Amino acid sequence: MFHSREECLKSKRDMSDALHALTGKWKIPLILSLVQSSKRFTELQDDLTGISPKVLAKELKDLELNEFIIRTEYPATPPAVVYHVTEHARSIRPLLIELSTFGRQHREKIKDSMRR
Amino acid sequence: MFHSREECLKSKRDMSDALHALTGKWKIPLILSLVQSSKRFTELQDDLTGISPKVLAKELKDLELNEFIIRTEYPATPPAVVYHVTEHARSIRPLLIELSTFGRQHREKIKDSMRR
DNA sequence: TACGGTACTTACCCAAAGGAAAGCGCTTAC
DNA sequence: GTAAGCGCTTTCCTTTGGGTAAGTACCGTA
Repeated sequence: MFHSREECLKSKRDMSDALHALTGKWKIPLILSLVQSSKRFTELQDDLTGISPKVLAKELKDLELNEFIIRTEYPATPPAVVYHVTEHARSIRPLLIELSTFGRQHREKIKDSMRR
Repeated sequence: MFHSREECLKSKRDMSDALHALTGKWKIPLILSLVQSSKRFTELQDDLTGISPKVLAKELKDLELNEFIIRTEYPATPPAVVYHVTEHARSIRPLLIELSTFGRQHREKIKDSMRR
């Protein structure tokens, strides 16, 4: 991987697509929260401390478009809307593991060289 | 991983650190270009078509701070400055592979559901 | 003395991301 | 009939990322 010129170009596109779907302040926290348990709008607002309803609504729409989550409405009063993750979202696990492994290594590295 | 509450919180921090170091339009393309061969400022400008000198200078400083690259000045006329990647930058490879694997899968998934 | 190359910096601009605060349509509870 | 809960939307604002164009300091060459 990343050897031939065209292969590298394709990979760049793949990588930027992946990053595009995952970057932003709330995407990964949202996925992780919904992996642990499906939740309603207000439960997510409580779980992700600091998110505004506007941003939450936008992020949820975005994650739904990217098929990471599914929005289900239950006809009840007061209206009940539950969000839960898809299998596609669960398939992100190995990537998240690499991401956090590297992030940890990276922070250690930077902390180390700060000390000197 | 991602099971207990605190473990999940730590991982979130790790992941956001990793993303922070990698997001942006030019970071990964720059690293990939310098993995293939060390280059000078103008060579990078030519390789990454479309990048402006201002943004290139900023990204290079950023990558240097994050210890992904090293800037070496050779006393010559005209001045010669060469950038090359560190071992730390090379250690990012498994992450990039996961990133492009997921990106490819994701694009297929979305294309698929567009067709219907 | 003017010109060109290298490695940038400076000043200005634009668009997208995200935050704060308020409101809205619906319904049940008091 | 008024308040409160739910799932949002709307408006306004600031911050950040990135683009364009021009300029600068330092030489060496013609």
